[in-house]
Amino acid sequence: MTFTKRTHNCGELRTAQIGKTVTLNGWVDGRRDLGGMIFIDLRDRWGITQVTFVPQHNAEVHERAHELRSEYVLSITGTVQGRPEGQENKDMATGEIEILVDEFQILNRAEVLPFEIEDEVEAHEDLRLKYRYLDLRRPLMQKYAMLRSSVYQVVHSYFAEHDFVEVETPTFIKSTPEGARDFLVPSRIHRGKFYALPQSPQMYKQILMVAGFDRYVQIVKCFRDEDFRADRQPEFTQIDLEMSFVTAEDVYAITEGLVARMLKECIGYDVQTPFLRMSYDDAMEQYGTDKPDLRFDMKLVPLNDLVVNSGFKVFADAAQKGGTVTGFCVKGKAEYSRKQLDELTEVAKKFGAGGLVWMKVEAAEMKSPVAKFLSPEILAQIQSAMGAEEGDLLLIVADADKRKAQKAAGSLRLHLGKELGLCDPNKHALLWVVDFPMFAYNEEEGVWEPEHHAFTSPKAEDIEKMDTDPGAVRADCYDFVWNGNEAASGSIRIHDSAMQTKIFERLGLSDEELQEKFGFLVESFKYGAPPHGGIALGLDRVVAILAGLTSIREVIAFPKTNTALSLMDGSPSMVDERALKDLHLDIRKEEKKP
RNA sequence: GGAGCCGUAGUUCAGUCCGGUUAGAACGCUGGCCUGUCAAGCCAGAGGUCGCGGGUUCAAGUCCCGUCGGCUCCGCCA
Repeated sequence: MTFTKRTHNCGELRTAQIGKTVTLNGWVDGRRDLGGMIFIDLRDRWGITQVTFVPQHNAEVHERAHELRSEYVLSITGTVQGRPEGQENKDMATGEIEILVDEFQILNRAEVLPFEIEDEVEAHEDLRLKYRYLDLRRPLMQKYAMLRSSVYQVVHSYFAEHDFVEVETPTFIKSTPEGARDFLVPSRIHRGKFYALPQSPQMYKQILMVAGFDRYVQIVKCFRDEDFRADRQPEFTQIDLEMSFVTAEDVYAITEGLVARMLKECIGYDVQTPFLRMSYDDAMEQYGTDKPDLRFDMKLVPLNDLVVNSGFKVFADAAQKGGTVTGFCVKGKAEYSRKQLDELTEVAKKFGAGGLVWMKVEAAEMKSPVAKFLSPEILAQIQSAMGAEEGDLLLIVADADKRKAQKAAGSLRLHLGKELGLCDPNKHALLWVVDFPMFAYNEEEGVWEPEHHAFTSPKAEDIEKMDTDPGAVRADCYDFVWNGNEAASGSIRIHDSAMQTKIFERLGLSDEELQEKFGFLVESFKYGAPPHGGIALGLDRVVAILAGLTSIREVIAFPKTNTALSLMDGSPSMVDERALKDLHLDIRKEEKKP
């Protein structure tokens, strides 16, 4: 097809170009056909320009323009002219000019669309996913894509400046037993064997450190076959990095520099470094989560000391049995109705609480279903400890399992924070959560197992407690938390083959399994592995946060649904019997439900 | 694996609790009028497998059972 190529894009013409003959290519964003006069908004990636058809200028062209419809693809040629006095559109970047059309060509026609191309989209997400090419025509979606692209640019330039090497690691790798479920790829050449898609390039980047690359970075696709959420997709992108001869401090510094730069260059936000640091224990105690959202306060206040001897069994038992009684103060919400409080109780139960105790701070007294079980002195102490004033609502959870109570209270805090709109949407709260426990006790197996991936080093000063007091050993790992999202996670790695073997043994791996699964890594450590550590940022989450979104699907061009379907192309799909045969696979008949 | 919400015109929804005339609205679409619109306006019109399957009933968008799909959450995600 021959057509007249554009001389300008649809977002750049201003009064300076008045009088020039120009050609624009683009889509019909809308039309206003006044009969004697036709206005078309022509759209491309850069903006919208109004083009005008009038019969006295060119009667034949004006007549043909009646046919134009939404999303037709056009090439139009005409003269830039200033709009008449009072007809300027201040809401448009190009609103002071318009194109008086001399000639136009329809490059393609469009059927009526399933939904309109506009930022305030009304269509349900499944429809948007099926017609993703239309969804992505929306300027807002293109803005998100461009934001993402600007993040790539920052990553590449920042790490180049800091002397990192970009290396691509394989997509078909060995399946390993622990961690998330792997996506598997059957081998045609090796009957009955499978590759796995990487959950992260963890072992490869460590091998690159052994190889002496010193500083590695990669923007890389990772795959995890677990259940999906607004912030979790089967395939997602990491900014993966690793450095040699470093401590956690060096990883913090390089990450903080990157994040500050992304905030500055991508959305013009200034942030102070270094970021706040908080221990895992403090995060759990004050926020009931290992990824606290610090955009609003409403901290949890442990009440154990106040209630341990209170005589109120629910509180006293929890405190005495090593659990906790904890809660927070909701400012000005003593007005909540019984119905609202019942609903909050249901929410708390969903988050694992056995129940929810509420107290309303009223002028004369504390009003609560449990007030009669607690002395006025203790009630006053609770009010004081929680910083409550008249008109406030206190919400309290108790459980003999400390973490369970904290998590329930923390989840409820977050739920209310969102519901009450306590987050300042223009604020970014960034922090490191550190000092995670190295091991967690597995009640069923009766053993201490690593909490983090098997390559995480214990903190040097805690190594001596490995055998005597595993519960007290802290891991040399760190999470970077951004507005309540786990935006990055990393650690200083084990670089000693004996220590690595010891940790694998903790996982219950036999020597044979160890050799089979991780032998190459352990072996590499025998040939001069430098101390090293790194981190991986979830790029999709980072872009979503920068865009002020909660769903990463909005910043992924072609995302999958919660059930891992691609509604546009219909994957996954059945394959030919022939293809299965090549892969030595049979599909088992569905097992009958009992 | 579990819980909640949702599925009705091209789209977003109302109607479902309490079964009953021809299933409505807005936007979009089609046609007409219209020379300064920019959410154009005015007039007229077309448009429905009520997600799918089964059941109850004289009668089902509405009640029951099953199933498919979407979203949110719990579990899961080293």
